[in-house]
Amino acid sequence: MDKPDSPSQFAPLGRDGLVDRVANLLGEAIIRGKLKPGSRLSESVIARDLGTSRAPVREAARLLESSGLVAYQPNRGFFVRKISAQELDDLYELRIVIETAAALRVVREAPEAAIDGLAAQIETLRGVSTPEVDMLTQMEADMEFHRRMIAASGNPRFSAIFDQLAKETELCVMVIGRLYGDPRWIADTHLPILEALRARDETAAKDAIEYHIGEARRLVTQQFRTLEE
Amino acid sequence: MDKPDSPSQFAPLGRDGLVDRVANLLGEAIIRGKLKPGSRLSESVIARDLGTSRAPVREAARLLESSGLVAYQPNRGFFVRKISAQELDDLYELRIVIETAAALRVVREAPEAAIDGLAAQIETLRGVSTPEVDMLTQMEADMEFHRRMIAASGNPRFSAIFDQLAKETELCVMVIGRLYGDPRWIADTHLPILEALRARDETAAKDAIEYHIGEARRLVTQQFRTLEE
DNA sequence: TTCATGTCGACTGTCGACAATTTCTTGACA
DNA sequence: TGTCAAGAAATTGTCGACAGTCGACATGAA
Repeated sequence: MDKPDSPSQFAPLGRDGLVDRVANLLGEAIIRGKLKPGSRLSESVIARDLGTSRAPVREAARLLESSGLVAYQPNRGFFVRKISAQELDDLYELRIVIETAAALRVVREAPEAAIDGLAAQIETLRGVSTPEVDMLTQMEADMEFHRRMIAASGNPRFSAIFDQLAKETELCVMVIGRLYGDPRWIADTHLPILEALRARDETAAKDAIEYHIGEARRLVTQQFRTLEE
Repeated sequence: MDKPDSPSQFAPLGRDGLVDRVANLLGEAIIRGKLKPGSRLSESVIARDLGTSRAPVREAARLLESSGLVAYQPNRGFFVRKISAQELDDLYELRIVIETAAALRVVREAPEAAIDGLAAQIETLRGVSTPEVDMLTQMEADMEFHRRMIAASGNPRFSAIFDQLAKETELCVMVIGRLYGDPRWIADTHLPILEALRARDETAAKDAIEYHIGEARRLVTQQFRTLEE
């Protein structure tokens, strides 16, 4: 697909800014549960730990804020976002809306090749869907399927929203500490979605999405509510 | 600490941080067309003009970036976002998705009082829907109806997305320089939505939303494409 | 001319310091 | 013992300065 005549033997040299590196570090730490929801993100200590000044840390925190992982309180600083069961429920409702809309577009106009990519991702997902594999790995394989499906819809707006929702979802599941159901079962409920997309069946796609995400919504929010006391 | 009788309507600026004030100023300037899409937002000159340092300006710009009004290029700075016709089309597609979903929830569970508020807003909209009134005022009255309807859905996520889309929509319409149709007609196409919500008719609500926003989408993107050459 | 290279100016990226605000501590007092 | 206020400590908000990077223009060779 690339390098027709330009033998650019050098990779574009990752010149991520300092801000992006800090943001990735913090984001990872949050999603992996190293930083618990509600805990303070002190600019000073992070800056000292990373050997930078506070300015990049601050910008990174603002970035994470717009990603929904961090909450900002004026004159008080940044905190790892604490998501309520209600917010989680709203989040899943939005996911259903977005993914249903994306699936309809996929049914209508996505090329067959894109759907093949989804099938491959389900295989990947099934491959990691065993109790031995790290939970985060499983969840990310799951999310990757949804990400690809939404990308196949062709509307980058859908993808942008999903990326944010996915991060917050991961955060919540990490808080719960385990997946919301049997890994194998979770992987298999993706199959009806794929079949509906293949068959170009709008109604079936809508139903499959609503069932798949709806079940996750039900199970996750339920477990989440028990944690809230 | 605080004044018990402080007239909060006179001191909204003093309480907001400097960053928010700068962000509002810049956002207004962009939406009002004082800053044309593609033009550079130089941190230095803005800071000098406002009598602050660059730090608050930078943070404000990042805020506007997550609002979609400003684009950021590493090592080059901030620019007023230049929206393509394709992006505008995607934006409207998302608006249809979100507002349809919100309308369904309103039909299902919104209290009657909320719908009354929508009716009142349509009256306000009709009041300003004359050629003499400022275009931005008309558009904001229009957007306010949608904002209230989505707020009535009870899912703050829908509102958050809409607020961003609304700003970008305003930006695009300002670029076009005039409304996309007869003001009176625009105001009146809100009525079927209201009636469907009142009647608690899901299908009618969906159709009314799709027609209303779909027409705007068609007209706006069409006019926008002619500007792109 | 046309392309590559060198130089310059303007801007952003990062920094350390100080001011403003919040939070914690402490001790007086009922 | 509990409450509250004043001060201390810690943290955020803002600032001015300097270094790093990018784009534009000039210079020179093919």
